[in-house]
Amino acid sequence: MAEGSYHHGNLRTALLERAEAVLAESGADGLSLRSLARDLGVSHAAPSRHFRDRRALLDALAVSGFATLNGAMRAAAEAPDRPVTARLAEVGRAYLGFAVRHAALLDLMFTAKHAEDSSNELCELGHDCLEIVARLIAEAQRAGAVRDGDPVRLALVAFSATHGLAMLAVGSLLDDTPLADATDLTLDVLLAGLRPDPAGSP
Amino acid sequence: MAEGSYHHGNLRTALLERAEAVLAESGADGLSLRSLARDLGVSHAAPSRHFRDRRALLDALAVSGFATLNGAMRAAAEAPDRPVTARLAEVGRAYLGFAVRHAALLDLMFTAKHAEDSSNELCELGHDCLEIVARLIAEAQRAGAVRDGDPVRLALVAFSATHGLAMLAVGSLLDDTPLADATDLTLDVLLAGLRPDPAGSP
DNA sequence: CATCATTGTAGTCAACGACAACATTGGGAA
DNA sequence: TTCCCAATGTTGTCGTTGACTACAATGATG
Repeated sequence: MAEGSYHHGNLRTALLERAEAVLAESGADGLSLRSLARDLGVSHAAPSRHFRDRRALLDALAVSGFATLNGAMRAAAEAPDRPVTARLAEVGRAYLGFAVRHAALLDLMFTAKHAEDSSNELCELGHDCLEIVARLIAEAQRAGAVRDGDPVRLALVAFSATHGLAMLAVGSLLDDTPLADATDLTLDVLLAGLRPDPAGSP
Repeated sequence: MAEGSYHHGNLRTALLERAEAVLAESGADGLSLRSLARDLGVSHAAPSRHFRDRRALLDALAVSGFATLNGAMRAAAEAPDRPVTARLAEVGRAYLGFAVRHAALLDLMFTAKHAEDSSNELCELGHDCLEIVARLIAEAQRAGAVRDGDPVRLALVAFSATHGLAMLAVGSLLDDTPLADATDLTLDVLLAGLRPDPAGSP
């Protein structure tokens, strides 16, 4: 692939990489296909060969974001030699770590305004994300660390708490409370709330 | 104000009303100043007399959204003749009710991409929102229904859980779980997690 | 009645997304 | 090998938008 070659050679990947950088520093609204093309030294219509429209590019970014996020969460969930509640907390920390590092991307991933095409794929990835938590909850139930109930719904609760905190942190609604403190407290309240009722449950 | 009068008479209000409707049915991205002007039968530059730019209009919408939301939450928080934990739950339900009825608006309110001008006002309104919860938490602490700790930080936790659930609901990540069920479970876990440790706390 | 700030209008510009027609390239079929 | 064609990139264009400027109508205030 010579210097001034007609074909870029790897435009799709290059677009995604550059797009992620722009997304991080200018948000989704500031991301234009034309400026992306300029940045990469290709013509303004070149991106359309790889992404049908703007949404398709954004959706592709979201998909790759889920790959990263789910990977990080899985790693935290499967950490060896740690009690299940500790791993549950670690998954939450992994989520929050991703959220603060990729704020705009997270927004893209969970704020549903996707094209119908990749909507299915994104939905599925979102469910994978939830399922990681659900599996861990189920394991914690077997270990007696979490109350009875549908693990999927309990995972939804755990996910909500974490996701909500992430959104607040990203939206700078925490001001004087350090994120680390808010994280600790949230996870503590959450795990306490999930614990089986010590009085027994007839 | 005659029919074909030069001055609209109430353009600012009309813009906000129409904008809220468009926002609800097309989202923030589908809201254009020019189409708004067309809808109201004024020239394309008329809106600029009332909103410096697009962001300013969106911010104004967010401000009015906070007025509604905070009002609903305050009403729930001050319901007479109800125990404090029940009112805490009602505030959560009020929040979720607002969220599902005004999904796009909530997004606008909490996803921080505001103009520097109204940023302060919006921040303050967000804090008011949190403070409603914090006050209630403090009251619940006095009643022995919530563990010790900074009420503001505990409110942050409660807010996170509710906000997160709202975001998931709006993003249709709940699929088969009815929102009402998810709400009940979330509030139950949350209130359980906030309860003082029954084993005593030396 | 004159003045003038407020509010709306008309015109313009650059940027963008989308689309269509055309050019270049390289790999596989004949 | 040669030819063809699908993939990929380019140029040109259209309609829409946000933002800006200069100008016009209005009505309240003095």
